[in-house]
Amino acid sequence: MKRKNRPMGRPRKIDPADGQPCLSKRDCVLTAGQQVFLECGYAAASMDAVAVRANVSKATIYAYFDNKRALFEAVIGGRCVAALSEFTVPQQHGDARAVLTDLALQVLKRQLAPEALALHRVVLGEAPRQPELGEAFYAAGPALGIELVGRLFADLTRRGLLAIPEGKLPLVVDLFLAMLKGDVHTRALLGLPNGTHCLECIADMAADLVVARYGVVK
Amino acid sequence: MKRKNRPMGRPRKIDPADGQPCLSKRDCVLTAGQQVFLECGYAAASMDAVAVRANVSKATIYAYFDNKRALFEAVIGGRCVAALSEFTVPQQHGDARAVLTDLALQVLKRQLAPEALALHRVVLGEAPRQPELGEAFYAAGPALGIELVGRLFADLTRRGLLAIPEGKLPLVVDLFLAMLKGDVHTRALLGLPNGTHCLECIADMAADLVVARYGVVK
DNA sequence: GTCTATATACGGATAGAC
DNA sequence: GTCTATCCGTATATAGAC
Repeated sequence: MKRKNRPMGRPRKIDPADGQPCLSKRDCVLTAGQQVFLECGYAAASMDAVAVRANVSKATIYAYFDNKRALFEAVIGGRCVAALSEFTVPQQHGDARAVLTDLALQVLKRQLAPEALALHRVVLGEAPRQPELGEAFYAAGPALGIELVGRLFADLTRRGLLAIPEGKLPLVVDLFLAMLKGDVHTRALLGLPNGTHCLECIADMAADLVVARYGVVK
Repeated sequence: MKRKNRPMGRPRKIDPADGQPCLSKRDCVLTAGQQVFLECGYAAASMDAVAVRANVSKATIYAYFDNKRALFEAVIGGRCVAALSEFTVPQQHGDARAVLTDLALQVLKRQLAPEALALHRVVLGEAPRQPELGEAFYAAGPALGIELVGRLFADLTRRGLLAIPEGKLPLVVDLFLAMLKGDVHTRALLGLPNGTHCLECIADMAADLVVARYGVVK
C-alpha cells in the first residue's frame, strides 16, 4: 500500500545542495517563491529566480503550479495565515491601562517584522489588479485584529474596567489600532532608517489616550 | 530673439488626435507616464504603454528621459509635490476640539483621494529598491504633515487651548495623525468596497481623544 | 517527477531617415 | 525633435528525453 504526499511518520529529506531541511520539491518552490515575491514584488519576480533559489528547474515549478499567478496566490495565501498566528491575549487581571499597553506593544512588534512589512508592500502593490488578494489579506490580517481587540474591549467594558458606549465600540477599536500605524510604521514600510519614537512610548500613549477618555474613575 | 520651452505668453497647442489641451510633448509623456505608472506599478508599466497613451513614439520618450527609471522618478517626484499642495490651516478662533476635527477631516479626505492612494501603493512597492524615492515621498508627505500639525498643536498649547507637555508633543502629533489611518484607509488602499466608519465620526473621535487627555479644563 | 532545451513573445533601448 | 523599424536580452511557458 503506497503512501503519497509525505505521510506524517516519514522524516523530511535533507537537501544535499545546501544541507537545509528542505521538504518536498513543492515546498521548496513555495519557500523560494515566498522569498522572491516578497523581495521583488509580483511583476519583477521571475520564475527563473524562483527556480534558482529552489534548486529546481522551471519545468518542475510548472508541474506543481499552473502559472506565475497561481504560485503567487499560493505563496501569499500561505503568508497571510502565517502572519496572523494567534496573539497572546493579555491576561486581564491588572487594570485596563496595563492590558491595553501590553496589547499595543504586541501589535506594534508584529507589524514591524520584516516579513510583515514585505507582505504589506507586495499585497498593496498588487491588490488593485487582484481583488481576491486584497480580500484574503484583509480577512487574515486587519479584520482578525479588529475582531480580537473588539472582543477584548467589550470584555473590559463588561467587567467595569472601561466604559465604552456600545455604539462607539467599533470606532474606538479602529482608532486604537490605527494609533499603532504612525510614523514608525510608515518609515519602516518605506525602508527608511528608524522611526523617531520608541515602541514602548507609543504603546503607553495609545493606552493612555483610550483610558483617559473611556477609563472608569476610581 | 528666439524663445525656447513654451514662453509664458504663448497659448498651449491642442492635440489634434483627442482634442485635449495637451502641452509640450514632454508634458504629454509625463502625464501619460503618471497614469501608467500609478495604474500598473513600476515593473509592470511598459514604455510602449506610455508611448501609446501619450500619442508619441518610444523614441520621443527617450529623447526627454534617459531611461524608464528616470521617467519614473520625474513622474513620482511631480506627484509628491502636487499631493501636498498646501493645507488650509484651520482658523484657530474656536475651541481646540473644533480645530482638531476640522484638521482631521481635511487629512482624511486628502488621504483617500484615488491618486493619493495610487501614489501610496506604487511608492511603497518600489521603495525597497529605490531608497531615494522613499526619502522623497516621506519628505513631501508625512514629514510635512508632522511639521504642520506639530506647529498647530504647539500654538494651541501656547494659547492655553491645549495642555501638551513639551516632551510629549511629537508623540501626540504622531498618534493624532496615525488615528486617521485606520480601517477606512486600509480598505481603500486594498481596493476594497467602502470603509465601515464615516469620516466625520472618525475626525470627531480623534479630536475627542486628544482633547479628553490634553484639553484644558474650563 | 525532473531535467535540458526551446518556442514565442514582449520590453527596454537605439539607429537612422526626415 | 519626431518618427519607423529593429536589435537583443529576458520572461513565461512548454516539448520531449530520461
